[in-house]
Amino acid sequence: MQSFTEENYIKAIYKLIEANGNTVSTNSIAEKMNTKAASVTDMLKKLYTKKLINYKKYQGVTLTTKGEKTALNIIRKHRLWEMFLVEKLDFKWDEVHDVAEQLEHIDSDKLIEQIDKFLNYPKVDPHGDPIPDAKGKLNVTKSQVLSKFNKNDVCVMTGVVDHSPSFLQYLDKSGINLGIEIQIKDVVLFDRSLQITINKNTAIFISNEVAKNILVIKKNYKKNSLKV
Amino acid sequence: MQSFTEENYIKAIYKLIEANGNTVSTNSIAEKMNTKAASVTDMLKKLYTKKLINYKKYQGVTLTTKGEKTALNIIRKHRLWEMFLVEKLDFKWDEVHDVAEQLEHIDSDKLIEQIDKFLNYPKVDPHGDPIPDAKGKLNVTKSQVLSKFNKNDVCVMTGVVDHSPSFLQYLDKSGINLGIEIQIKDVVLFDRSLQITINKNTAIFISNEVAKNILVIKKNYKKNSLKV
DNA sequence: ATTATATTTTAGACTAGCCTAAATTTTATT
DNA sequence: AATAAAATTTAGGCTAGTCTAAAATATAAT
Repeated sequence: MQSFTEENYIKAIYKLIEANGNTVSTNSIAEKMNTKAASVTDMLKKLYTKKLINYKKYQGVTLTTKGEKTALNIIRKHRLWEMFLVEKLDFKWDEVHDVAEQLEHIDSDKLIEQIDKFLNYPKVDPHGDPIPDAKGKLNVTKSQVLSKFNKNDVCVMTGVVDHSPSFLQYLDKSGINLGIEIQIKDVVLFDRSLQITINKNTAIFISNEVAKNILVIKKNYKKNSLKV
Repeated sequence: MQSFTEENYIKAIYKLIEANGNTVSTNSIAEKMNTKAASVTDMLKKLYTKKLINYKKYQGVTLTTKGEKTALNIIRKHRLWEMFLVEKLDFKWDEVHDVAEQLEHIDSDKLIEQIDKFLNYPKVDPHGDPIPDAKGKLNVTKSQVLSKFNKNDVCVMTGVVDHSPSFLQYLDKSGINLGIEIQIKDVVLFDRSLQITINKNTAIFISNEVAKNILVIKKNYKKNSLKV
């Protein structure tokens, strides 16, 4: 088994690759881990000897298959715990992250299987992020950011990009939750802010910055639509 | 906050004091922690500077009020997690210890309050051990070991002394669980083994060694009893 | 193509927690 | 009370993970 620290490095590398392409730099890991580049180099050597990463001096890092499996297992645990906290213990979606950061390192296969079962095998966590299965298979989401859509488009909210408590609290206050139907009533050309309705209710305004952090899937076209 | 290691030392010291009187030796801590006396001395110095223990060189150790509060908080978390595992995730009472050893170090007041609520504020854990309240108050148990009782005494099982999986599994196999009524049908003078009935069923034999590890409370005398 | 800048690695040092071996103190025994 | 035995502490060293400062390499700019 890995130490908590090793697990956190692996997870950070996974998330950086997911977000910014295929190889990842020492500095970016240092930033994400709130540590210094020299410390990262030390850890990279260690993770390399454990065959968790591909690493050549000065050349950046990728995860090996083993490393990716490790990362996905940690993410699985993190997201299942978040779901547990929200579904069973009345946590809000902006309160779960720090606790799940701790719980994700608990080492017990039976525990995580039983949590999964207890939650009735959820597919996504409280933020709409997909939960990898026990084998590390992850359902790639087809969601896109709301800011990409146009006037009159109708979407369903499926997730968020920014996971910060302040953003999530803002969404709560605005009635923007997973599963709502969002229709774009107007796009302000000047700043690309949006006027939207939530579940066909009265319209609200959101900034482009907010729209860039809301993930949606465009609703299926109705029978009388022009397109297939 | 304390490190996991510090918390484990504090817990070990608490348990040693609980079991063997008021001050506790370096060697006994080393044994309980599976470590060496020299390592214990290092840690004792550290815990002393943190005002968690009373410590004078060569004179043994006691917990300060702060240290005892710390210990009881860890024990509270451990026992609540054990209860959660058994009640909600279908763990057996012999499977919970190792996982609870990990979970007890999770640092979140809200989490443990919600677990407590979710379990409907249990008073004891799956082994019958009392759960300290949020303020660190512990209900002292009035239980005694079954081996102290005599022929014809009727008791209710309330706990165990030995918590090892093998002992707990033996009890399961024998139908000996918390809450059962045990009547002592006979005491074999030679080895103080017992013939008992469980919930007035057919009698079984248990050794003195087993009886010394079963905690019970003698049943209230009936109206037609001789004593008050 | 050379130089300047940015990135990354190495060197050496620090803390937490652990170890062994040696020294010290306490306790038990005569 | 003196000595033997046991318990405890100190001294010094190890690993994991961190740091700063300096050296090495890669990238960008002329």
